[in-house]
Amino acid sequence: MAGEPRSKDLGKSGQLDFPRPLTTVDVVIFTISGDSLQVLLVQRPADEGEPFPQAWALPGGFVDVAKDRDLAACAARKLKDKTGVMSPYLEQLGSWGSATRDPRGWSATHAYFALIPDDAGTLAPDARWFPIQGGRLKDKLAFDHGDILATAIQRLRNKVEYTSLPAYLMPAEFTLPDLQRVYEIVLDRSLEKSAFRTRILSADMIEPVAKMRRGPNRPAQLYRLKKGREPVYFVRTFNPPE
Amino acid sequence: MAGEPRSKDLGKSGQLDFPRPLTTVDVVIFTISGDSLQVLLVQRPADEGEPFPQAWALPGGFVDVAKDRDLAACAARKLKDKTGVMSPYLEQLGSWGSATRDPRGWSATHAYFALIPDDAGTLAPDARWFPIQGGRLKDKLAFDHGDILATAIQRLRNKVEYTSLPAYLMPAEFTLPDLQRVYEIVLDRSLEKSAFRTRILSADMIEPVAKMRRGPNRPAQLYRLKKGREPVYFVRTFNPPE
DNA sequence: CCAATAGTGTCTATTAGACAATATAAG
DNA sequence: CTTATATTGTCTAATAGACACTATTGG
Repeated sequence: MAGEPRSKDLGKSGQLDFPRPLTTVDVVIFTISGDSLQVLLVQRPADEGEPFPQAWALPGGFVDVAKDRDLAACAARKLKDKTGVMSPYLEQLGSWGSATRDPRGWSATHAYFALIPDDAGTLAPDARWFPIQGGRLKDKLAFDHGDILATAIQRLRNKVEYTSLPAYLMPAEFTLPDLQRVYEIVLDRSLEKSAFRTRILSADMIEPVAKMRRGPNRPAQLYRLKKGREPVYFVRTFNPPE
Repeated sequence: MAGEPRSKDLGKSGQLDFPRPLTTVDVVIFTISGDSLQVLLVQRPADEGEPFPQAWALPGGFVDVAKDRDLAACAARKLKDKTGVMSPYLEQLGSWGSATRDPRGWSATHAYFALIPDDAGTLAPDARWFPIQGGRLKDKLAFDHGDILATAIQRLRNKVEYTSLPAYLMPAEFTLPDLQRVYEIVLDRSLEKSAFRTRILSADMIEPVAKMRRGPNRPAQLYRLKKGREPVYFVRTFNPPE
């Protein structure tokens, strides 16, 4: 904030006449669908003059100083545009800025990551879900979005070891075995049933609803997220596979 | 990255003629001195037209698109300018951007946090160490730097519960009781000696040097950080005080 | 009754925490 | 020997993991 390019003549207006980097926001949007973690991507326009034409990229774009109150609002707007989802779990992931990441000039992006349930919202026509397989995406992405996505996957996996984040990937009502399956998909390894149940139930993050999920076997208790619950941090990780 | 303000006429040069936010980098620099955690602050200039004249602020400033290859390099440069330290522990903290945080216009800052040993480097003349007392700074800071600092303190404390981060606050050689004192200063509570030693020694992050620290009592083994060691993540937190 | 999945209980191994015991220096 | 701090050991409590057992549905 100091103002390096400070010249001798400071008008009332300050000394702000130096080149500014481009400022963008990108959002890594995850959901669980089928048996895998999925990320939402959009296709870059084919127009001449556009960088990475027709490549797939994270949803995002320039900060609009007229429309966006702040960075989080900008991210929420972009998420709503692409998915229709209003209030997802949305967390800042980090920022990436350099002279070379965008051919149009020095640019910095503020990356967010969001978790939404499978069925939530309605997808924009230019957006598509891509499965994360073996902890990575097969396809190459525009800009440095591959790096950003890799960081997001790592952050998600990391946090899933010791937080209740996967709860935000669940539909409104779900069973404990459902939740365990989501943990297992994200971590890509199986967890022990009784330890899992003990941990989740003692975390005071979910509450039973007066319904059961019925099937061709013993019915399972349905739960929902407790309202206004921040993510819970466990004091231990799930024991990593050495 | 999509490019919302996309107009109909795309020249070869693209369509980049819309207002850009200001882009800055700020660095929260911590050290341990005496018996407390300290943060480095600089005083804002008194010149007319400058926001928050003479207020204390985090070291930082505008990204210089000619000088700075990327954000981390920019942060490292600012850190070196103020402290002389070349290769500290430097981690991205997050970004803060809004229409109102800087009176000069829409601005976004990329915040980093750095840990340096007490004696390292030489302070710039306009910089001063301020103690963190009771987990907070007494003084008000310029811009939203109070918020940024609070976030940095929280992140540091959080990570100290389950990582080896405090090792980066230590001088080249230190004893286990020294290291424990630093953990205790940051966490602001005492830790149990033998559990602490067991955890640190089994983390394989430090190695003994062939020297002892002598005093009016039993000498203590001196250790140093293992070279090129990433921070270590423990699988449990130190047991929080219930 | 059988198949299938939900949910509980029992045992063991690990480890943090409490705290006592021992070690090694200076004076 | 005394004081002070470093370092180690012993015991206990908590809990994750392994795994077996019981419960409850549909067919």
